[in-house]
Amino acid sequence: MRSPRFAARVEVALPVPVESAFSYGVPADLAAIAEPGRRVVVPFGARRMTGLIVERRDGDPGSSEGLRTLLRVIDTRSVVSPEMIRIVRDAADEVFCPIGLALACATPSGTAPRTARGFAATPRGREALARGALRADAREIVSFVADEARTARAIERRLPGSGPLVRTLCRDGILAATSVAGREVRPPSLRVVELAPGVDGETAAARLPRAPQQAAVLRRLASRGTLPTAELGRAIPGAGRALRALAGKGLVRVGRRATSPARPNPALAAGEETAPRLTPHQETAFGLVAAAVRARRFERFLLHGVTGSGKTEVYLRAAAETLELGRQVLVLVPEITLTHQLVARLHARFGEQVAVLHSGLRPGERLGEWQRLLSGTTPIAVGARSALFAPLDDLGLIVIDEEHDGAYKNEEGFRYHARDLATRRAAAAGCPLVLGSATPALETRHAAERGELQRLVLPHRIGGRPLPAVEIVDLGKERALLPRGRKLVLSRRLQAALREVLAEGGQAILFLNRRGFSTRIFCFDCGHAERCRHCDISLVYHAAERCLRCHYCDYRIPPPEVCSGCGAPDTALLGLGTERLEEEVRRLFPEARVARLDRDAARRRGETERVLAALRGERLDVLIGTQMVAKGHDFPGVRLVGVVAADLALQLPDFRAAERTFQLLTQVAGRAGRRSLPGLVVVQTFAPDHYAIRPVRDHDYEAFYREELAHRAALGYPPFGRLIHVLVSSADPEAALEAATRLADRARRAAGDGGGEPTGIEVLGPAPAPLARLRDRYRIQLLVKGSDEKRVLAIGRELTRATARDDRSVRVQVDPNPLNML
DNA sequence: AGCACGCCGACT
DNA sequence: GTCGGCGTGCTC
Repeated sequence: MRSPRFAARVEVALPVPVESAFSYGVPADLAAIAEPGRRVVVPFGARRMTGLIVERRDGDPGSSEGLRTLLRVIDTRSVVSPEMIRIVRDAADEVFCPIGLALACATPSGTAPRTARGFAATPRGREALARGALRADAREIVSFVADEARTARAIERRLPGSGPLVRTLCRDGILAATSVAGREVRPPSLRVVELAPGVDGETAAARLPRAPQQAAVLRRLASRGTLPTAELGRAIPGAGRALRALAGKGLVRVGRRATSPARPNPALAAGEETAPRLTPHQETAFGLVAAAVRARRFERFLLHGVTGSGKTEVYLRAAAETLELGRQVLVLVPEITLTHQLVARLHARFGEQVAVLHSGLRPGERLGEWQRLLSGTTPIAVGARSALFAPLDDLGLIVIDEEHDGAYKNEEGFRYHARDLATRRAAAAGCPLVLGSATPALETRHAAERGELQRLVLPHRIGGRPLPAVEIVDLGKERALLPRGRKLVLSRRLQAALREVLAEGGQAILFLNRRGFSTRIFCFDCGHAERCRHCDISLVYHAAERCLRCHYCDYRIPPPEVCSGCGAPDTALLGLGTERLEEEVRRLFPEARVARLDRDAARRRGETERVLAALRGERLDVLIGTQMVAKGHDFPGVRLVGVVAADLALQLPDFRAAERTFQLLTQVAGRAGRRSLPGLVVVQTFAPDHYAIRPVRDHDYEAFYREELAHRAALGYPPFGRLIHVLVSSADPEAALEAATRLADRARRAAGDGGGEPTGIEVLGPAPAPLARLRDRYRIQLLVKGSDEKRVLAIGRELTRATARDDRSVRVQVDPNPLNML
């Protein structure tokens, strides 16, 4: 056999859990296009895979022996820049993630080639072909699909009438049904809509009083002319349905045009929203950020502003400044559906210059947004953490809003933190990074103290509005006053406050971080609580569905008639969830318009938007909700916020529990009193003097920060050292324990434990994880902790390596930056 | 991760 | 006799 002569060789990162990239030979016909940053199809073992070229080497003779051949280059241009490849490679290395898996995150699935069903030659088929063991007609087919799978249609086109033979060859194991890497997906053309000729939008809208959405669409078209349907959809919920109706009536025309909005045009840069005046504090903050923008200087800022202090306006001004330089802006938000207010303001200010990237997009839509950015026509990208990989080649500003939010950490596969990756991108691009929050992550605040980033403070709400008054109610005392057996849901203080606000026509939010009706089905006879069959957790009773549910694996059973432990009929529903809270509020305030927003309610399409719009439009008196209501929405009519059980998050076995509690309470309290009327927050808690709860009363972030910092220092937790979390899981409890014990021994040996001088590195565990069984897998955890960051990380790396070739039934996750240890 | 190879039990 | 279970080893 002749060894093939290759024009070059390329290193290809493939989405497999193998540390390195793989080398392939580039045949002459692909030599001109096989460039780094493009996706390629390569043979990999018995299959074909799509990967990304990360490196190319020309003129490397001799070593091409044994290389396999690059089959196809998908992209006609680089979709991941060399700079991004470098950043991802460095970041992946630091979190012990194989490069291919990490880069797979950087190329969103929407850009993956479309796959179709087709046929390829099996190894046996290729061998038969080489031996010449096939009939002429079979030979033609097999050689056609020998090194690239083809769709049935493609085979039929090339060799008419071959269908039956293809099926026979499949049965004989010569061919196999497989997926075919498709052509590059083209960006969808933009659907645009305009008023039909001769239609006057205003007049037509006035004739449709019963169809407010249709009327809204008509008015918008009347004022703005031709619009992309996507933009209409963002501005008017339910625009799609309205459009179809209007098209049916012949009032509007829907057409297509290619996606190529013009280069950023300064005249267009001002959208329909005009910029408000800045407060002096905003002015100072903006001035410092703008100076860094103009100087094209990498610098990190912590924009530390209380709720309602106008952080967004600072972002928008800085973004406008960046566009003026001709550079691009990246804005990250924790979760697009919950923070769509910031997105809406970006749209209002910058119009079509904004691309939105998030996981809710369909592949075609996502690709469309991606291509708009790649082509350089759209200078602003906004999205959730994966938007970090947005293809912007001349980044002039990065903003991370609500930077303390846990959603910025990817918790599987490539376990990156958006803050870290954003820092790398900003450093590489030479641009400022602005981290905004009312409750900065402890690490961020501490980094500011050390001078690693500049802290810009917005201490007051805009418009001279006061922060809400916060009252803390001690539930222990309150319960003592209650007759025995009576359930305590709303304290007298919270009830009175609710009554008063409702009487005055104000709105209230009740926050409870736990969905369902009741969280434990408890037997008074034997003390047994109904538990999940697959997880080590109590089942939650959901009244709406009349079933018990596991919140981790979604196991469901009907409510038992009698205790499943002892058969006694006397079971009680303990623990309060949002469903029961809703019931209680409706009972106490029968005239109030009440709605509930949690993950269960939000399952209904559009429900979240509907409820939030109702609250904003003051068509709702009381909103009951979980985390979902805590995030940065503005509800001008909300005067009262009630926190029903403030210490729920405090009880979690996690060193960040206090931090998360303080952040959550401060954020939710910030929903109160956005208008000129003062707001009130009532916090119900069994731990009124806890340092995560007490300072909420005085909006005293610094007091919380100092105390928490002291705790962290005393215990050697971040930011005073590095912590590595190792989670070992297996369906077999003994296998999990055994593997964890082996890893712990290894870690201890590496830490130099048990003899010699103390190293300051602690290995804790193996111990059952806080959730000791999840989806039928037993979980054992290990913590490595120490102030010598390098040495701790070296141990983490060693454990990752030791893990790679372990027992298959055992899964090991090593996280060198654990945020959430449940 | 996926896929082949390989070595042991219940069926045409 | 083979179909198929999943243990383990490798993929440029």
